[in-house]
Amino acid sequence: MDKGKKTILVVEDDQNIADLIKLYCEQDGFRMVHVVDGAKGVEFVQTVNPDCVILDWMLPTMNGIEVLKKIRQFSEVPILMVTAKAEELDKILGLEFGADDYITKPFSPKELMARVRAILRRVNMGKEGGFESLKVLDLEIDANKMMVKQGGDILNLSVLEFKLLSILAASPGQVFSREKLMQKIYDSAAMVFDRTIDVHVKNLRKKLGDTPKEPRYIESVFGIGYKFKEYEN
Amino acid sequence: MDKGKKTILVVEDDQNIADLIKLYCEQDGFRMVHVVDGAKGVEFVQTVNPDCVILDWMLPTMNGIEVLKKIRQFSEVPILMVTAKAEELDKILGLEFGADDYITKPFSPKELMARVRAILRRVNMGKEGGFESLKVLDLEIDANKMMVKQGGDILNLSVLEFKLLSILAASPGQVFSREKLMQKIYDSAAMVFDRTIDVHVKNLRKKLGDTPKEPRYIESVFGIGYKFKEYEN
DNA sequence: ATTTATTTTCATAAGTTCTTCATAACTTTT
DNA sequence: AAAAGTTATGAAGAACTTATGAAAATAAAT
Repeated sequence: MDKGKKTILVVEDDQNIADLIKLYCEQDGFRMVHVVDGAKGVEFVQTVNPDCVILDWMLPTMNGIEVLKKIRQFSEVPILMVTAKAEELDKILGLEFGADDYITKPFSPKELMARVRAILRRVNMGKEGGFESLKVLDLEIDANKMMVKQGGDILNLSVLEFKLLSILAASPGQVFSREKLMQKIYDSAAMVFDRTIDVHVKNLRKKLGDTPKEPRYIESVFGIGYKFKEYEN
Repeated sequence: MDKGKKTILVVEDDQNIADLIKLYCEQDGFRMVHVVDGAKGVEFVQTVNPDCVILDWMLPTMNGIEVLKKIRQFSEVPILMVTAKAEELDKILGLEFGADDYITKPFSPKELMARVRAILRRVNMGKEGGFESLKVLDLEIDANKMMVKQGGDILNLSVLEFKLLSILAASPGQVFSREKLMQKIYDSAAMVFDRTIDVHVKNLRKKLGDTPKEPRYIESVFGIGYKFKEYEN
């Protein structure tokens, strides 16, 4: 059923917007199913059982609230409402009727996907009251337990190494300068030698079984700093 | 004291977010008080004595950690931190400094309220029933009788040791900072020397027949605090 | 009031992590 | 290919954290 890929159902009458969303969904590794009207939307929630629904408020035949209500009669699938700018009130209504979040047009696709991921993360977490744990590649980073697992094996990291890894792994592909990393690791003004970061990266790599030449996790960016390796899906 | 409605104090500079939270709070039957900066936040904790504080990490004048620290000087009110996306580190810092939970932007209002309710429920439990009864490994912790059995044998623990063990054992794997433990052990924010916790842990370990080097129950987490050992499945 | 138990503080020992430094290896520029 | 600049790494001790015994302070019990 779930071949690893999450399915997003998009209920949207504007083909251009739908295409854009599709592009981004696939880029993020989601399967995207698109329907044009509310009735089809309700039907597809039952048939394809998506992990998340992106629902346009303005639909030709059935309006957003109606679709929302119908879906809520049989499903708790997380729903992200898309509303036009002026409809402040409707946002609120949508939320009262059980939408999980909303986004206003015009929206940036990046933000849309951020919200989708946020919703999926929440659902995935399940347990309430627990903190979220970051999962990247075969790493599980649990802030709550201050613990990192690599393919199920517990790694014994120091606090500083834990922070370093957390920062890098939270944003794969993004380059962090040593300065930036120090800012984030140390309380405001702790003047430390630049190269100290290198040593911590070295130690962290050792514990991860990583090597600078063929890194699986942490890449050196010559002249700048470090980044967590980003893999295309 | 409890006039039926719980009060939530929101420290948030973005008016839109505040309005949204207000809507949701009222929908859930909470009174919501909103302030825009940290100083006001600290002040209002004293004056309105809220049941829960939602605290934005990014504030114009005083940053989140500072506000957190200030509040913690005189109050144990549960605090939910709101952090921007990439700030994994700050979450961790927030935890060390006594935040009860955190949520990352962008968040859905639903999730936010779920967390608020979870926190309130947790706090409520703690106050009414004292600590809960539970069985972990070969330990039986009986909250009503204030008694701990280890493999059938009764251990003679002091009140403080009992509380300490209860807190840790209730959440295996979760790391508790010394600060956090003190908050939970002492009813009013009593000013006690940090290392006092260490001594109680030592005494507790002795009675449990536990050792820091090869712990069966209580593990030291260097640089942070302690946690109850978590065993897989 | 005296004893007993509990809690906190203190001092020191033991252990760990962090930073620095020196040198080797590597990358880019000239 | 050499020079200049950057990163990798092992080793040492500085800095910091935890463990622990014992004493002082506090609370409870007799």
